[in-house]
Amino acid sequence: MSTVSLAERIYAAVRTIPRGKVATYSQIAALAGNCNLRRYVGNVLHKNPDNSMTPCHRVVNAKGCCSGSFAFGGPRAQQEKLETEGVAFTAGHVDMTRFCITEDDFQCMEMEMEEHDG
DNA sequence: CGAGTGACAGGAC
DNA sequence: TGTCCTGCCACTC
Repeated sequence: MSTVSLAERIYAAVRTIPRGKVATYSQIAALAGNCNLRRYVGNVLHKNPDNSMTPCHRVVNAKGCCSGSFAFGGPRAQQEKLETEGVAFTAGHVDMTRFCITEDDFQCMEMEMEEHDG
Protein backbone atom coordinates (compact mmCIF):
# COMPACT_ATOMS: atom_id res chain seq x y z
CA MET A 1 0.00 0.00 0.00
CA SER A 2 0.91 3.59 -0.03
CA THR A 3 3.56 4.34 2.49
CA VAL A 4 4.27 7.73 1.02
CA SER A 5 2.21 10.82 0.57
CA LEU A 6 0.32 11.49 -2.57
CA ALA A 7 2.64 14.30 -3.52
CA GLU A 8 5.61 11.99 -3.29
CA ARG A 9 3.88 9.46 -5.48
CA ILE A 10 3.35 12.15 -8.04
CA TYR A 11 7.03 12.91 -8.00
CA ALA A 12 7.82 9.23 -8.18
CA ALA A 13 5.56 8.93 -11.18
CA VAL A 14 7.38 11.76 -12.89
CA ARG A 15 10.69 10.10 -12.16
CA THR A 16 9.54 6.88 -13.79
CA ILE A 17 8.94 8.56 -17.11
CA PRO A 18 11.33 6.82 -19.51
CA ARG A 19 14.12 8.89 -20.93
CA GLY A 20 13.19 10.23 -24.31
CA LYS A 21 9.49 10.24 -23.51
CA VAL A 22 7.00 12.65 -22.05
CA ALA A 23 3.84 12.17 -20.03
CA THR A 24 0.70 14.17 -19.55
CA TYR A 25 -0.89 15.31 -16.34
CA SER A 26 -3.61 12.73 -16.62
CA GLN A 27 -1.11 9.95 -16.96
CA ILE A 28 0.86 11.11 -13.97
CA ALA A 29 -2.34 11.40 -12.01
CA ALA A 30 -3.39 7.92 -13.02
CA LEU A 31 0.01 6.61 -12.06
CA ALA A 32 -0.23 8.29 -8.71
CA GLY A 33 -3.47 6.50 -8.12
CA ASN A 34 -6.31 8.78 -9.13
CA CYS A 35 -6.99 10.12 -12.57
CA ASN A 36 -9.02 12.92 -11.04
CA LEU A 37 -5.87 14.30 -9.51
CA ARG A 38 -4.77 15.79 -12.78
CA ARG A 39 -5.27 19.24 -11.33
CA TYR A 40 -3.32 18.34 -8.26
CA VAL A 41 -0.42 17.15 -10.38
CA GLY A 42 0.11 20.59 -11.79
CA ASN A 43 -0.43 22.06 -8.38
CA VAL A 44 2.18 19.91 -6.73
CA LEU A 45 4.72 20.38 -9.49
CA HIS A 46 4.37 24.08 -9.22
CA LYS A 47 4.77 24.01 -5.46
CA ASN A 48 7.97 22.02 -5.67
CA PRO A 49 9.85 22.81 -8.86
CA ASP A 50 12.99 20.97 -7.78
CA ASN A 51 13.77 19.82 -11.27
CA SER A 52 17.14 18.55 -10.14
CA MET A 53 15.37 15.74 -8.35
CA THR A 54 12.25 15.46 -10.45
CA PRO A 55 12.42 15.60 -14.26
CA CYS A 56 9.39 17.80 -14.53
CA HIS A 57 10.48 18.77 -17.98
CA ARG A 58 9.10 15.41 -19.04
CA VAL A 59 5.70 16.49 -17.90
CA VAL A 60 3.75 18.36 -20.52
CA ASN A 61 0.12 19.05 -21.15
CA ALA A 62 -1.96 16.98 -23.51
CA LYS A 63 -0.85 19.02 -26.48
CA GLY A 64 2.80 18.43 -25.79
CA CYS A 65 3.75 21.90 -24.66
CA CYS A 66 4.60 23.27 -21.30
CA SER A 67 2.16 25.69 -19.82
CA GLY A 68 3.88 28.67 -21.25
CA SER A 69 2.99 30.94 -18.40
CA PHE A 70 5.39 29.37 -15.98
CA ALA A 71 8.23 26.88 -16.06
CA PHE A 72 11.50 26.28 -14.28
CA GLY A 73 13.70 28.76 -16.09
CA GLY A 74 11.36 29.11 -18.99
CA PRO A 75 9.82 26.80 -21.58
CA ARG A 76 13.00 27.08 -23.55
CA ALA A 77 14.94 25.20 -20.89
CA GLN A 78 12.38 22.46 -20.96
CA GLN A 79 12.69 22.07 -24.68
CA GLU A 80 16.46 21.90 -24.55
CA LYS A 81 16.39 19.27 -21.84
CA LEU A 82 13.97 17.16 -23.80
CA GLU A 83 15.91 17.51 -27.02
CA THR A 84 18.99 16.35 -25.17
CA GLU A 85 17.09 13.21 -24.26
CA GLY A 86 15.97 12.66 -27.82
CA VAL A 87 12.54 14.22 -27.70
CA ALA A 88 12.05 16.24 -30.85
CA PHE A 89 9.95 19.35 -30.94
CA THR A 90 7.62 20.15 -33.80
CA ALA A 91 6.17 23.59 -34.27
CA GLY A 92 7.07 24.50 -30.71
CA HIS A 93 5.65 21.43 -29.05
CA VAL A 94 6.50 17.80 -28.47
CA ASP A 95 5.42 15.37 -31.12
CA MET A 96 3.04 13.47 -28.90
CA THR A 97 2.39 10.82 -31.51
CA ARG A 98 5.97 9.71 -31.13
CA PHE A 99 7.11 10.72 -27.65
CA CYS A 100 4.11 10.39 -25.43
CA ILE A 101 4.41 7.31 -23.24
CA THR A 102 2.65 4.22 -24.47
CA GLU A 103 0.56 1.75 -22.53
CA ASP A 104 3.64 -0.41 -22.43
CA ASP A 105 5.62 2.36 -20.82
CA PHE A 106 2.75 3.02 -18.51
CA GLN A 107 2.76 -0.51 -17.16
CA CYS A 108 6.51 -0.49 -16.68
CA MET A 109 6.12 2.72 -14.75
CA GLU A 110 3.48 1.16 -12.57
CA MET A 111 5.84 -1.64 -11.68
CA GLU A 112 8.54 0.81 -10.80
CA MET A 113 6.09 2.68 -8.67
CA GLU A 114 5.36 -0.48 -6.75
CA GLU A 115 9.03 -1.05 -6.15
CA HIS A 116 9.49 2.39 -4.72
CA ASP A 117 6.31 2.31 -2.76
CA GLY A 118 6.90 -1.14 -1.43
C1' DC B 1 -23.02 19.47 -29.12
C1' DG B 2 -19.97 16.36 -25.84
C1' DA B 3 -15.60 14.97 -23.95
C1' DG B 4 -11.02 16.07 -22.47
C1' DT B 5 -7.77 19.24 -20.31
C1' DG B 6 -5.36 22.26 -16.79
C1' DA B 7 2.19 24.53 -13.92
C1' DC B 8 -5.08 27.44 -10.55
C1' DA B 9 -7.41 28.68 -6.44
C1' DG B 10 -9.71 27.65 -2.78
C1' DG B 11 -12.41 24.74 0.18
C1' DA B 12 -12.58 20.56 3.41
C1' DC B 13 -10.64 17.87 6.97
C1' DT C 1 -1.13 23.64 10.20
C1' DG C 2 -0.50 20.73 5.95
C1' DT C 3 -2.38 17.53 2.83
C1' DC C 4 -5.88 16.25 -0.26
C1' DC C 5 -9.54 17.01 -3.44
C1' DT C 6 -12.73 19.33 -6.30
C1' DG C 7 -15.05 23.29 -8.93
C1' DC C 8 -14.96 26.50 -12.26
C1' DC C 9 -14.54 27.47 -17.00
C1' DA C 10 -12.44 28.72 -21.16
C1' DC C 11 -10.60 26.36 -24.81
C1' DT C 12 -9.89 22.53 -28.31
C1' DC C 13 -11.14 18.75 -31.08
